[in-house]
Amino acid sequence: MAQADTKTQILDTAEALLQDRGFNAFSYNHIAQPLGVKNAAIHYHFPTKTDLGVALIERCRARFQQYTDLLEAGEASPVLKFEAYLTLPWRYLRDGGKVCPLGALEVEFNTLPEEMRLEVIALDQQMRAWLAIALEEGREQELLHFEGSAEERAILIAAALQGALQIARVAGNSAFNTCVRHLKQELGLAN
Amino acid sequence: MAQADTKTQILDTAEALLQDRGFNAFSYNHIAQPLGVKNAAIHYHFPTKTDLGVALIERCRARFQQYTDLLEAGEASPVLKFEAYLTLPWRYLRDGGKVCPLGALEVEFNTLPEEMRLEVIALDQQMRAWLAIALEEGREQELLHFEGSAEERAILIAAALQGALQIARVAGNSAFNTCVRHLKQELGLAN
DNA sequence: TACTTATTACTTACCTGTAGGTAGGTTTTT
DNA sequence: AAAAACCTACCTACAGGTAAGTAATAAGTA
Repeated sequence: MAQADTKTQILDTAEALLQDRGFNAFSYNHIAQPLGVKNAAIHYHFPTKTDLGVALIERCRARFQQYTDLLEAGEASPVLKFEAYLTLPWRYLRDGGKVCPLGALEVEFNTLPEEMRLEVIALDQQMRAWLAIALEEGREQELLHFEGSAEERAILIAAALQGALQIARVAGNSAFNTCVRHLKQELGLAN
Repeated sequence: MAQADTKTQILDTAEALLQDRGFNAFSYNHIAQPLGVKNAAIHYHFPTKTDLGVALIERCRARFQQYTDLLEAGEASPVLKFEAYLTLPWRYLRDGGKVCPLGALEVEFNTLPEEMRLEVIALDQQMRAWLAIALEEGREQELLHFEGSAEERAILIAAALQGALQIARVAGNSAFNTCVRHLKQELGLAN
């Protein structure tokens, strides 16, 4: 199954480029070269860049869904769920100072084709909605403590993490860790 | 002085484009057209796009400096300073869902020429450093309340605001306002 | 004062590179 | 033999950039 393999590799490479440079700053050749393939091969799998973008975001969504499904299936505690959420940006940072795909796409949002915009909106909703539920659960079980609605708290957390990843590029990784520590403290979590 | 005028207009347009679409997603023609001028005219004032980018960030820095100088000169209270800081992103949002220039540049950081990177780093430092001092002042005067160092709190606030502006694009302006409200509450400020 | 010389702020007309994309052929696998 | 997974060879558009010229204003000089 060289097909699925290449297709996956294309998506992997595109995703890494998105998180490294932004959507408008990479081309089909940027993907093709490291894969040792010609740019027409990328067009074979993804006729247009819009197709690529949509597929990329859809994969993010599916992966997040899988991730959360697993946590739900394992009856993870709200605290573990929250920490699992933190793990995502933490890994981005570790893997070469990458930025949240959502953040990158939001910055370039006004340059994206409609199909991609819809996917971006859906991804954002999906992630924040799940986080909000986990936070609310945590509060009900008195494991997490915060004022206001869980949805609002989820926005604050998502915004801070997204911003922190970006700032980490110019201020160093400690900026991100600082944010995480404070977010946890504010939820009443021991470090 | 038609010169200074055009030069300023170029920077204004470029800045708006940066905040709307990102640095890599606008060209000299995007600037030239609305100004009713040919793209070579832009090259006259800014030989390369790097020059433009550097000048743009330098102007942000100078403007921020002016802004804070004014606040210091007027012996603004720490609370007013903090609120003045919040005003910046608030205006971005109001002016057509713009995003923080710093955030946009950080996302594209790995595609920027060295000269621009240095400016981005300097702008980030400048803004966060000033905010941190204001926060510390506020705490000393018992007007603001928070745990940990002021620098850390400044990172959290900057990250949250930056992220919130971006999220507002897909989740609506209320997302930003929510963040602001929570950040204020966490500092012990009445709404 | 009149005329030249520079300087400023552009324009026209180009050039090179690369981006995204396509058509049609070739190899590989089923 | 047919479908899948490519490649070669191209095309168009536009990006950033340059060279040479021009109109208008300012400065210097006879």
